[in-house]
Amino acid sequence: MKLNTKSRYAVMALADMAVFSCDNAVSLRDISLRQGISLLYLEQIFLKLKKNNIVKSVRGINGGYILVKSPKELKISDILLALDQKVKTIGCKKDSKKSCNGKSTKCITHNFWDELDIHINSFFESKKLIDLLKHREARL
Amino acid sequence: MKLNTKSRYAVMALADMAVFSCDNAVSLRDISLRQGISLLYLEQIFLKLKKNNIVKSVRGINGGYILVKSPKELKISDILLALDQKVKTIGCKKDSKKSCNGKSTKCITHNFWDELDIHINSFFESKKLIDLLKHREARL
DNA sequence: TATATACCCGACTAAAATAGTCAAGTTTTT
DNA sequence: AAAAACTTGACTATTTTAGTCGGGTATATA
Ligand code: FES
Ligand code: FES
Repeated sequence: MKLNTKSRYAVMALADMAVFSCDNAVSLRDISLRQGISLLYLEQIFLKLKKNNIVKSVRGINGGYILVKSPKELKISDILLALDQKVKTIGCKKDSKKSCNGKSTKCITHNFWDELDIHINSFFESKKLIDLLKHREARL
Repeated sequence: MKLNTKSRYAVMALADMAVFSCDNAVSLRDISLRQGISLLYLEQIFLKLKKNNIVKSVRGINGGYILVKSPKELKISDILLALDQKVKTIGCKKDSKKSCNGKSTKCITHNFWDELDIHINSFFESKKLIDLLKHREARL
């Protein structure tokens, strides 16, 4: 049960932007250097963030990305959603007719995993980007 | 961010035992049939459960497995632990000197992921096996 | 207007994790 | 003796992950 690096890097990069941007665009190159994330990988990540309206881009020289919402308003759940990182701890789809075991009835544990998903999601919903910056003595 | 099937099946199988055992051993064959889980896979899972003292085995004919603790006392976190399913949402080890990015300082998001882990773990700690059996109308 | 900077985008791939199987046992009850 | 059921390690196909690559396009500035 671990988060993938894409989601992790996305949160990291956006946190970086929140720290360093003074309303002007932050280039991926800078984020890459500061946070030690591959530039090519960041591009892939920001493509999704842009498509999902988490950031907007400024092209050309001195270009980069800008946060659409303020760190105070941007929920972590929004970020994860942008990266298709569904918090679905099991395979069994809520809407699908098929349950996890291929049968038509729900398995004995179904409700429990549902509860778990809700529990985790509510955490991500409750946290905003700005919450990451509270105690940042430990930042590089 | 999903749970692996081993953990899922483990919880499922133990819940099955809690429902069907009347103090006598439950064979993996029966669990396999009732829950639709591969017998061979169950064997692998129960090996770990046994090593971690979640179940004990009774060999020979009419043998099977028995829960060591009562469903009222068996925490879900114990089950997951037995299957090495650490709830460590990121790679960065708490004790290791190395942080997620290979640097010696903790990254900007470190504390947040720690909080997340605690949040999830506390859920698994708070839930007992018996909690899964509450509303089991939906059981097969 | 040349050019460097930086975003854009799809396709590709190596490596790791997962999910599950197989073979060859051992133990115990009937 | 035979059958049921646990024991164990090794093996493998598939999927997912974590990235890379190549070839773009847009724009500020010199
Ligand atoms: S039926 Fe939904 S988790 Fe098994
Ligand atoms: S340093 Fe621990 S998560 Fe990055």
